[in-house]
This record gives sequence, structure tokens and C-alpha cells, in this order.
Amino acid sequence: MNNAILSPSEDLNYYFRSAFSVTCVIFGVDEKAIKVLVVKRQKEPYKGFYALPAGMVYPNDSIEERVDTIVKEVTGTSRFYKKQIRAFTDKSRHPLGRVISIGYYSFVNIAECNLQQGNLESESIWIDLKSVPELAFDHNEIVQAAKRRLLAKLSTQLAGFEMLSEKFTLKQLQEMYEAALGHELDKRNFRRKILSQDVIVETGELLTPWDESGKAPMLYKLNRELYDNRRAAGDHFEIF
Amino acid sequence: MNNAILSPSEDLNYYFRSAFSVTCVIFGVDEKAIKVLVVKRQKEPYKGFYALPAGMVYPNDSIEERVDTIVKEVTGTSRFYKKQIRAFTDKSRHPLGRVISIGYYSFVNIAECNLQQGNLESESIWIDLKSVPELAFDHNEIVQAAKRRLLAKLSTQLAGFEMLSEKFTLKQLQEMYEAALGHELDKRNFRRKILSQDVIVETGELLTPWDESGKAPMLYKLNRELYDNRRAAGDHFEIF
DNA sequence: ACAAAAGTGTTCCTATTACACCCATGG
DNA sequence: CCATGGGTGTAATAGGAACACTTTTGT
Repeated sequence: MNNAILSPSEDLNYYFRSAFSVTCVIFGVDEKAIKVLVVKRQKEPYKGFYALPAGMVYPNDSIEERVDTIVKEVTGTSRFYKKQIRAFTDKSRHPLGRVISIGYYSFVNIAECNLQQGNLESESIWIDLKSVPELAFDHNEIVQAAKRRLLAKLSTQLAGFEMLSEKFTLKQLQEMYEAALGHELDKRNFRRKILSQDVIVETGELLTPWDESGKAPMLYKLNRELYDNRRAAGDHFEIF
Repeated sequence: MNNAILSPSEDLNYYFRSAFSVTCVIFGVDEKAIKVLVVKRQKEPYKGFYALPAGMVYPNDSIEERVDTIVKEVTGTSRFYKKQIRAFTDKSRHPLGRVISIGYYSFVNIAECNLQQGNLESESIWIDLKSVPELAFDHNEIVQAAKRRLLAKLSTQLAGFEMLSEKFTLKQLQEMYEAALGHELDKRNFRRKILSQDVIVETGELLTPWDESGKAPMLYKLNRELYDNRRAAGDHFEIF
């Protein structure tokens, strides 16, 4: 294509020949590891490859709503956090034409999910973030970018509650952090630092059922209102 | 438009009716303040409003190259840093159709710039980041996002050298940081912290010409190779 | 000799780290 | 009563913040 030979009117129309999609990196924590949701592709291109949940977006559809729809559809839960990573714009990233994709990362609680298993449309599994296989399109690059964002978020802020149940033990929170950071943390220092932020509060309930020996641990929850207000006021809940 | 009435073949084509643009938030430092480059629009829509430098992107053009072209064209320099902010995707952000814009922020040295002044195409000025007027499209939102990124970058990392000359005094570096952070810094602590990172090195030259009284200050420069290598290795040059 | 800016060390204090025992519960 | 995990405090250290004077140069 040569811009110079187009007349002004052809020119303007020519801009409106691109498409965009959204691509979701959905994170959860399980077995003390960070997992990513991938879906086996049932059709070309990249048939048989695992890929991130993604979808084309119609010109008059909202991007964010499209992401919400995809995350809900594929996980079966509507309690999740999401945030845009960036646009992925390689010219050759999609074989069907110029399709730029807006990447999002998302946190869900794996225990609350109901993956659509075994139907023709999708076969989805949680894979360990440390052993992501070769994925379709540029999805490995998107996972890498998402991983950096997850790391940056959790290593500087008190966040990621959507990967736990609404009520959680401090040990579960700590294990999520250890999985994200890739190293162990001191129990006492961790509890002190978290609780000093004043937004994680006791519920008064103990974890149940409790099969282990010893005392059942206290359940805590996020004071979401205080958290959101303080974030809106610029507080970053720095913890490391 | 109603997706339900489209046949599958019409359906696929329908995706390819969007356009995208790039929008650049170009930062510089001058008079101990962070400035943003804005251009007065000579045509509709938003004729007469100030806007960020931006441009539509053809379906087969590279986004990043388009950004480079725009930044060079509007500033007249080709020494700059740039990084994607995110995609701005509001359905109604552009009156001519569905145009999502990929936002970039950029650092340039204002002293090295040659703005295209007074021609019909553009009238561009540096405005203080603290007093940005109402801009065209969703450009105020893009400036806000860019400002947060600039703050995050400079307040956690040793960065922003592209806003200074290749050789700079530590005082100039400090004043850039003070402008970005919005508060003064202790000279001795600042120098200690910066130099302890080992990537800012003396050139042996003194700043010249030197009209002030007293001793002319030492010029320093970034050891770019070491800096890039250490960044590639995951070093974040945290300084605060 | 004086005015103006450059350049340099030390002390104090706060924040982070490292570390070990008692308690409650269920079998 | 014993095995297991939950829950708590303190001492040592390192890093950040506060702070003032001497040196150089041009007028």
C-alpha cells in the first residue's frame, strides 16, 4: 500500500480497515503457585495450540465490557479484578489482517471458578506460570508482560485479594505473596506489615472446616471501602 | 448496528472497520518545571483547541514507527525516550468513528528541540504540566495517565536522562527530579544516592559557558551501556 | 575581600530483618 | 500426652533523613 497515491477521501476510509481484539491473562493461585488460564484452540489459526482467552471486538462495542464478558464466560465467576496491560500491535501478530490486541490481566479465585470443560468451544486448564508452553499468536509475550505487572503490583502493593476467598487467613495471603514473589517470607514480619496497613481486619470467624491439628486460624477480610478510598486518595499500600 | 442479523461472512468483515491512532505525551523539563508539548488544532474536529501530537495509523503501518515519526516531526530531535502508556478505547472518544488510540509518553531535551512554529499545520508550545488547559478529544485523560507514569518512573528509578543534555550536572539532574516529584531534595543525600548506583560517571569536563560566580560544576553522563545491561538483567535502579 | 555556587561527612533515627517459644486443638 | 499448626515480641542492623562548613572562582 502506498499512501501517496490515495486521494484524500479514499485516504480517510483507508484508516477504518483495522480490527481489534482483547486478550486476557487470568491469574489465580493454587497449590502455592501462580496459575494462568489457557484454552486449547479448536480451530485455525493455531488449531491445537493453547492460547489465552481472547475475542474480537466489534467497532461499536466497549473494550472493557468485552473483557468482562470473556472473563465471566471462561471462568464462570464474576468476582474478579482486571486491569489493562497495554496494546500489542505487532504488524504480523494476526494472520487474518491488522488486528491489534488490548491485553488485560485479571485476578480470580480458582476455587470459585467453573471452567467450561470438554465442550467443543473450549478446553481450558490452569497452568503454572513457571511452565507456560508455547502459545498461539503473540500470547507468550502477553503472558510475560502480565507477569511483570503482577510482580510489580504484588511486590509493591497490598493487592490480589480477588485470588483468595472473600474471607481468608493471613497464611493464605502470605502463601499468595510467596508464590508471586518466588521466595519465602517471615511469618511474623509479614503479619506485622500487612496488619499495620489497617485495611485487613479480623472477621471474628475461624476457618472451617479445619482438618489439621492445632487451632483453627482466624479469618480476615479486606475493608474494601477504606481500601478504595485510600487508593483514590493516592495511597499505594506499599509493603516491601 | 445489530450483530445478530449479520451472517458469519459479513460478521468477520465487520470487525475490520475500526481505526487506530497514536497519541504522544512529550515531556521536557525547563525552568525547573515539567512541561508538555501541545499543538493548536488548525481544523475540525476541535479546531482551535490545544491537543497532544497524534496521528492516524494505516492498517499496514507500524505503531512504534508512527510514534517515532510524530515525535521527530513535532520536536525536531531524534534523541528521545518513549514508552507505551496504554490503549485509550472510549467508544465515543473520536467523532469520526471507532478510533482507539495508543498513548505513548516520551522524554526529550527541550533545549535540543526545534518546534515547527507558525506554519499552517501546527502551532506548538510547551505548557507547564501543572496548568494544562482543556484539550481536544480525551487528551486530558491521556495526560493524566502519562503524568502518573512519569511520576512512577522517576520516583522509583534513575531515569529521565533524555530530558537533559547528554552531559549534565548533578544539579540539573536534581532539579529535574525536584520538578517531577514536586518537592525539594537534599543535595548531599541526592548526590550520594545517585552516584551509589554507579551508572552516572564524571566526564572530566566542567560546564561551560559558566556565567555564575564560583566554581563551574562537573559534567556527568550516563554510562548507557552499563545502564541498559543492568536494566535488561532486571535491575530497577531504585533510588527512593 | 566578598559574593555566590560547588562540593563534601557525620549523627540520629526509623524501618527492616532475623530469630524462638508458647498456646490451643484433635487424635 | 503428643503432634501439629497458630500466633506472638525483641534485639541487631542497615538505610534514609537531617544538617553546616569549606573551597573555588570572578568581580
